[in-house]
Amino acid sequence: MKAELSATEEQIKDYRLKLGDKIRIVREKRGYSQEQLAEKMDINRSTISKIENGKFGITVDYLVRFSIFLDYEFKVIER
Amino acid sequence: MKAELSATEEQIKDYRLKLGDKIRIVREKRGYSQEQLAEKMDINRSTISKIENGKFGITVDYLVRFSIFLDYEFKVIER
DNA sequence: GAATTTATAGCGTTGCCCCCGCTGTTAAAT
DNA sequence: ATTTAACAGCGGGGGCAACGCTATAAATTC
Repeated sequence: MKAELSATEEQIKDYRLKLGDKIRIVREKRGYSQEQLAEKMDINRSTISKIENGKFGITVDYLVRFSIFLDYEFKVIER
Repeated sequence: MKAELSATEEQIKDYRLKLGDKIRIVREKRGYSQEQLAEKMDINRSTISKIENGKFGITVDYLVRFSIFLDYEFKVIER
């Protein structure tokens, strides 16, 4: 069975997936593999994979980290 | 004793504080007390207080929630 | 088919966030 | 002055999800 999500929860889930895609796109544009970026950022490679695939909701601290190492300004929320 | 922070950790900490301030400013601009906003967002008031004061790093899911209820587009990181 | 890259799963640790309560400040009002 | 109330700061116990780590396998590219 699938639980109903409120409009807010839908937007949150939606943004999580969009953010993962955005991180992947920018990472590839910068020419990094997940492993290379992970090493630069000093985080675990599996974590990047999970984030890009929206497997869990990351903290803002982590998003700041991506912003620094990818040199990209993320927006919450883009309209 | 005070631990040394890397440049990245400094930026993260810095952004955490700036974000808290920004949330407070926008909240007040919208005319909400912490309690009123907490009720609208269905989260705990003390959580808002702690976030505004940078007591912990929030998840992106929560930042999305603030973005929705304050109708404001947060940037990570603003340069 | 070898090499590289990525997805995913399990388990352990950390810390976000909930919830409650107490304190301190400020303002109103008589 | 003291009450009353609105508002914010702060502390702590507890639950659960983020994230680290390791390993395996799938997908992609050569």
